[in-house]
Amino acid sequence: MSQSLDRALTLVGELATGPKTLEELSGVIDVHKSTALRLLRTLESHRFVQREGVHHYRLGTALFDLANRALEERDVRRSAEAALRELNALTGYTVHLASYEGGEVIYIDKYDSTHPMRMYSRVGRRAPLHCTAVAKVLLSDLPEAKRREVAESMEYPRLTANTITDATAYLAELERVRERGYAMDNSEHEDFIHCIGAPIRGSRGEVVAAVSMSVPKVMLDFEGLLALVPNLLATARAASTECGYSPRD
Amino acid sequence: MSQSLDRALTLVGELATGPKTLEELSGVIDVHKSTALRLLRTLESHRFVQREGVHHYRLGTALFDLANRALEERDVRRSAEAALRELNALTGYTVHLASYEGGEVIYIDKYDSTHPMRMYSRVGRRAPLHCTAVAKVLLSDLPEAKRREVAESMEYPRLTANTITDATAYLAELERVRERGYAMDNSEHEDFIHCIGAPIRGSRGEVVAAVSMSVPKVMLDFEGLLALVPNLLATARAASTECGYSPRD
DNA sequence: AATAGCCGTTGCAAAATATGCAACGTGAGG
DNA sequence: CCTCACGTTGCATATTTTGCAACGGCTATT
Repeated sequence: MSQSLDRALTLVGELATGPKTLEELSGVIDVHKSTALRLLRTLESHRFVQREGVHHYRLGTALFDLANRALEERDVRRSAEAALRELNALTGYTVHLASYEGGEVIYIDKYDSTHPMRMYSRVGRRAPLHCTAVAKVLLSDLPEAKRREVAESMEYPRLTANTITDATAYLAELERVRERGYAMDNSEHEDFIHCIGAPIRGSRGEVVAAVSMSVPKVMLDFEGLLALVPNLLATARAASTECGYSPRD
Repeated sequence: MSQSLDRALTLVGELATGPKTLEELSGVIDVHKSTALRLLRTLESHRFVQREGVHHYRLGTALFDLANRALEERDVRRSAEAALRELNALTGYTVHLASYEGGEVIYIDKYDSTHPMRMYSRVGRRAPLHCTAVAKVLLSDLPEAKRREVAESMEYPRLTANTITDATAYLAELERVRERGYAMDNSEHEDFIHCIGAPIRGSRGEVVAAVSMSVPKVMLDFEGLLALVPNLLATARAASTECGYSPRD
């Protein structure tokens, strides 16, 4: 491990909580302010941070470039785009693409609904593990021991009356996802929205991403949503094919 | 300047061009692979990079978090949101918010058109300086010496038949922007789209951001677009007020 | 199935950088 | 105009970073 680098990246993380002065930042990593200044100067030269006025530092514009590049490098985005765009055009509902990376589920693409509606999700953001359809799809494909380990280390904050709130119930739900081949978010994440999700597989059959479709309950009841499962599965199959998956049966 | 940190950030920048092996990365910064490995291990622990299989590194998910936080820290986004959303709802056209940071113009917010249309712009991306309405608004407010310096150091790639392609013409255009109080992109950036932009001012009258509205030529001709200037200026005024600007007259 | 090659990984002595310090400069507020 | 707070600088010292040689693992070829 590199101590200087560790300190500098800690500074960047600290600036994620808002602009800070040199003094504050040197306190965070417990070094002399002249040391902190040198680190900030180097971060600034790479545009990871920038000066805001005379006294404050804040996050810099390189982060936008890098985040965009990080998204574009997720090949499954490109492979899945046509299929997801078509599902969005066909149904008019919000379609998400998410992947499981470093123990988190990240939205890596999103096609907005043509109906006016506000949703929490945003590309680059994490999806809660315990209550979203994409997370259930992704976690259900983990090897059983790993799945159990992850389920037991997760937190289960109740977000709606339907939220799953313990590991045992969650693991049972993941088992149902495995059996059915798709997942449901029965207003577990947001009260007024329900959602279905399905796996996108790679060349060796492994789940490389999840696609989901989210619908406001006022626009479609649960039965109506389930009627769209075949469309979702067809989309997931099409995207899987683009990712090199060929099913054996 | 911190050499280790500089090397590590160079690695991150290199990974913006695609996944790389340890060997490739150590070559980029001209150090022994054990040194590169140590830097990558530290970057990985902060989730700036992640391992992809056994042999490749790629950009990590911390970049999504940081980019999102970097956006949220731009206060003008929040201050301007209501006004920009209203303009978008009223007209149905794409509305952008951009700021001038570190010598670049960055889109920091965007409200998509309700009509189906594809645009280059994306939040977090840079806007070309020579041919977009937001860039003209932002650069026109620079002190004259600085404006001239920037105009003379810029490049002017021709993107359409209408693109401005030299500094002299560009400075004249910025002068017109200053006089009129708003900017126009007369299909200089994209052939089928034209665009108007206006300044959002801060408490001391300085331009802190630019708002723009982009319209396909097939939907509205140039005269029709100019007829929307009063709406745009009203939006810019409302947003400026939220940013602490009070005009003296 | 075994071997070779390639690439990632490790521990440690030597090389090199990072660090803290004291003093200075600047800007803002009283 | 003075004082205080915070950013900035140059340099000797302290500490980390570095490269090296050897090892381990994985994949491909024989």
